[in-house]
Amino acid sequence: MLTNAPRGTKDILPSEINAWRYVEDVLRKVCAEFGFKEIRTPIFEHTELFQRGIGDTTDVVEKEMYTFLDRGERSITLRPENTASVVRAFVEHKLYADGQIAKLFYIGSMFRYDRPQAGRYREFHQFGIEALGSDSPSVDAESILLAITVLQRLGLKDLQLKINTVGCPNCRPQYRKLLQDFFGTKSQELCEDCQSRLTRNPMRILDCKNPHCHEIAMNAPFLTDCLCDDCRSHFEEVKKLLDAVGVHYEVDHSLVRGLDYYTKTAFEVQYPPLGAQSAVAGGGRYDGLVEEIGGPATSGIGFAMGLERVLLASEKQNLLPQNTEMTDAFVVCTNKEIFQSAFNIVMKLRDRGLKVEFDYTLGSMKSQMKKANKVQAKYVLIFGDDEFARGSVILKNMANSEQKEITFENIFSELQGVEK
RNA sequence: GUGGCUGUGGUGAAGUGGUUAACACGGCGGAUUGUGGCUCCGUUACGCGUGGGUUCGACUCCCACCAGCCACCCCA
Repeated sequence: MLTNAPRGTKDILPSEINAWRYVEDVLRKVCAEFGFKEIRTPIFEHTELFQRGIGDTTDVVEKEMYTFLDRGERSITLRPENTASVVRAFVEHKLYADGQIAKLFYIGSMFRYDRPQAGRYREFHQFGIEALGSDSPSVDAESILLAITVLQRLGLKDLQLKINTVGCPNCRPQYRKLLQDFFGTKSQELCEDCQSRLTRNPMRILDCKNPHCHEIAMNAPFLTDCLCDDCRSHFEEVKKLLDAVGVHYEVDHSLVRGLDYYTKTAFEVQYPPLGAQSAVAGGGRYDGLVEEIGGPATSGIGFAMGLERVLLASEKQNLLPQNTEMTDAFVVCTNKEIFQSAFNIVMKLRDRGLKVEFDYTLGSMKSQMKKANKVQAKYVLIFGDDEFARGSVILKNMANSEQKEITFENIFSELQGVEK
């Protein structure tokens, strides 16, 4: 118990950290290119923020949140996603005040009480963006392309981009009604979940995985047939822009996002080899959310990307960098007295930016050399009795085994530039 | 939350109801004098996820729990 991380959590070990940093670097680079700025919001928020923001009939809010009372009797929830928080911060700090669109991105831990599986954790990491303050379809296209660019930049292949529109408060109610009428006549054929969805959220029936429900849903009316002019032209414009840059996508009418705040554009990027956890990124427009949370009516769009899944996919495709950290110099000493002088030189070399290590146990020279080899030292500085007496050390190049005796003063000039 | 599979040292793993739990990698030590990478030798699990139970005796059988994985579900 004490020696096990809680279920669904995971340590990221030094041997894995390079992969994470590599991915994060790509994200930050692409965000900079697209003009998105980083924002960091609290790990926990008032529970109500998520209930209002995400929707309290959603699965996430109903059964997946880490909610608890703090010592001041406030109901607190570990963020299950970051959009609500970013919107909250946007409103709280009046980031709309400059009249410009706010383009924000985040990277961080999210928490959902799910049953763990590969690619699905209770604490997981998301990268995401939110663009607040514009209802232009070009922002939709840009957001989608940002996700695609990141994944392409990582070198991922075989990704599928699916897009859809889920309507807006003007047209969705009619569609909802239409769906309820359609499924209502066949309600006893639907699975249990869908029967309850019928009244609560009939659009979710469209992406039910139950084969029979799926079959029935095939003949359901399309939202695209009920869209208001605004939603229709918006969607057309988004598609045109994606076409303009030659991105492949598939319009998937069954693509319905699981969070209530979505309007108009919805999209998802999948990497099928990940199995049940193939959704690598997903998002959409949420034009009503800012107002819902108490801010001025403001359009918004964003997406989130699951970093564990991106890492998993990258690993499958062998795209992750190897750990190639080398030690610039390893200091070997023949005895404790000499080590005191050597230690001083170790510190001076480090001050000059070199990666320097030595053997804490001061074992035999052979074992010290082995350690030097293990940390992939480029050079070894051997402080031997005889040389030390002469005020010099041996500098050995580990790559070609060449070695020479140099004076203490020359150590710094000899090792100049090896860290590069 | 539901169903299924799995759980042996740092790692990958073999193993049988009954003396000292293979093997490989890794680690540590060594192979004449102060020097690594190759080779060779030695050494390295008081314990077989945890806790109970069955048994003369269990790592091997049973139960519970915990954890991982797969599917469902959900979503990133």
